[in-house]
Amino acid sequence: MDEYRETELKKRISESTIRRLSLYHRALETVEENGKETVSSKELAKMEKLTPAQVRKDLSFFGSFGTRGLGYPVTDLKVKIARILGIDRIWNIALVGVGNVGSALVSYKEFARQGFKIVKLFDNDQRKIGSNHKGIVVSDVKNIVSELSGSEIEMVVVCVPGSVAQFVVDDIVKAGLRAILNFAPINLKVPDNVFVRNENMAMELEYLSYALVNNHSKNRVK
Amino acid sequence: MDEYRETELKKRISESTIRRLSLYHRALETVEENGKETVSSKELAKMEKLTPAQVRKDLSFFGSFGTRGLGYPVTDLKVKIARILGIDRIWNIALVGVGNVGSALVSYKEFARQGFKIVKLFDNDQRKIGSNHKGIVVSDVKNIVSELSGSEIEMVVVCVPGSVAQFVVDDIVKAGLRAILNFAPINLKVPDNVFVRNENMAMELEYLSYALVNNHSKNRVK
DNA sequence: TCATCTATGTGAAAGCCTTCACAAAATAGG
DNA sequence: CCTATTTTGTGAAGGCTTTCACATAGATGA
Ligand SMILES: NC(=O)c1ccc[n+]([C@@H]2O[C@H](COP(=O)([O-])OP(=O)(O)OC[C@H]3O[C@@H](n4cnc5c(N)ncnc54)[C@H](O)[C@@H]3O)[C@@H](O)[C@H]2O)c1
Ligand SMILES: NC(=O)c1ccc[n+]([C@@H]2O[C@H](COP(=O)([O-])OP(=O)(O)OC[C@H]3O[C@@H](n4cnc5c(N)ncnc54)[C@H](O)[C@@H]3O)[C@@H](O)[C@H]2O)c1
Repeated sequence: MDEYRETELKKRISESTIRRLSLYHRALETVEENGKETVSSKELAKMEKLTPAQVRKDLSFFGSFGTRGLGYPVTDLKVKIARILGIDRIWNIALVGVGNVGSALVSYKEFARQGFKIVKLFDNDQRKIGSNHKGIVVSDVKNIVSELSGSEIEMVVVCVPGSVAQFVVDDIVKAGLRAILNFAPINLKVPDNVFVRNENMAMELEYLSYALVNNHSKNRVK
Repeated sequence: MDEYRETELKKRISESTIRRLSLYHRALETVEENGKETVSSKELAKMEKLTPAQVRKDLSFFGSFGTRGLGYPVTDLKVKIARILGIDRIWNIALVGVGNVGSALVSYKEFARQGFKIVKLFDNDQRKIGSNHKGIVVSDVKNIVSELSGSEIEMVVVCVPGSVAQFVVDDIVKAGLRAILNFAPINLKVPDNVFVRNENMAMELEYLSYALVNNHSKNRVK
């Protein structure tokens, strides 16, 4: 196998491997900025606090991208990982709940540079509906199903209070969307074919609390 | 073994188990609000999309908290998990970088309710230093080492740009602190006895991208 | 051209985590 | 008190992930 193709019969790739691909991609951007043309699994591993074997194994699921004795071609590998992750394109995103968190995300230019473009905002607060955030006019959430259905938008970021997040998500699912990034601290119920990722800061703080209290001595940044 | 004690000789508990304890704690708060006095592993599992066996196994690492034929006493179990996680107390927290993300976190009252109190803010922007955010005056980051050393603060949230995050973290480590929640998209280098947790929203969006492009059909909310 | 060196790609082993399956404990109802 | 029922707690099995270790391929330099 020389390169990864979606059409190939392939075994399921683990979540951890995919998450590490993101890390490799980020590391490769840094290496590229530094003007290096090749990079070894050892160097990549060091940058993201992993093992060289792990790097090689992860990449090997998708093809063989390196040259023995030399390493991996930086730009080439970056492009190939981008293709695997599906980030060699622009994703149009809607954001619901233009509050503290929502506003911070809308202002964040780096997402757009990475191909994640927030193109639509929704809220239910009359004072916010119609107002302009970074060039986007906030829409009324009551029209969310019709405005998302059949649109160019394929992902939604949910930044509403936990008490209403499930209702908002039900509408998103109704509109036929299948990818949700959720900031509300609840477990969303969605059909099996819909993907939800949760940002749960409280959980991370609680993990730190546990680590301090139990005086561990290895921190493994995932 | 009847109850978990820190002093006991115990085998290392996996990161996944600890993260799920946070989920159980959250679920128990909901169950408690609904006035139920006992809850089964089956019910807890359903609430957080896990299996009953997983719930029981996780809890069994710390003791036996349930009653056969009946389930777990809600309030009691909640309190015990809180003790295990070390969230049966107040943690004083400093936040560095009062920008978009930093401001959103400072305004978030829920953290304080959970015992995570942001009590100090740092920035390097002269226009922000001295200004007041939710009753906290922003300090100059150049004094961060002395202000954190020996203080009541034990955790730091880092919300500065990636280009300076490592410098800020070096100072935090110099001040003797050992727990960092990092929002900058870089891999922080810290000594082995310092705990870092990363919030990496780009990584979550990239995972959604991969999932959509590869048309998976199981989403497993961790 | 040849010898040496470096670093990949990958089966196999080891390690870790989850699920299974059931004995045991407790309830509930007569 | 006894039986049927429920649900825990947990060894063992199974499955998944990481690490090991080395044959292999290519680079490099003389
Ligand atoms: N702010 C933080 O630091 C933080 C941290 C962790 C988690 N969270 C979670 O993120 C979410 C947002 O937090 P926040 O601090 O930005 O809250 P916020 O109150 O500032 O913003 C919520 C926004 O959602 C809007 N909204 C409410 N109901 C809605 C509905 N039905 N449809 C559409 N919009 C609706 C509100 O008008 C508001 O603009 C919450 O679930 C919160 O628990 C926030
Ligand atoms: N805004 C988002 O939605 C978002 C999303 C993902 C990740 N992030 C990351 O979170 C971090 C903060 O993002 P943001 O959007 O809030 O940026 P921001 O520019 O709004 O805020 C950064 C703050 O840090 C301060 N700062 C800069 N250098 C400093 C230093 N040396 N010491 C102390 N303070 C310093 C700045 O004055 C500013 O107040 C960045 O690393 C960013 O990549 C942000």
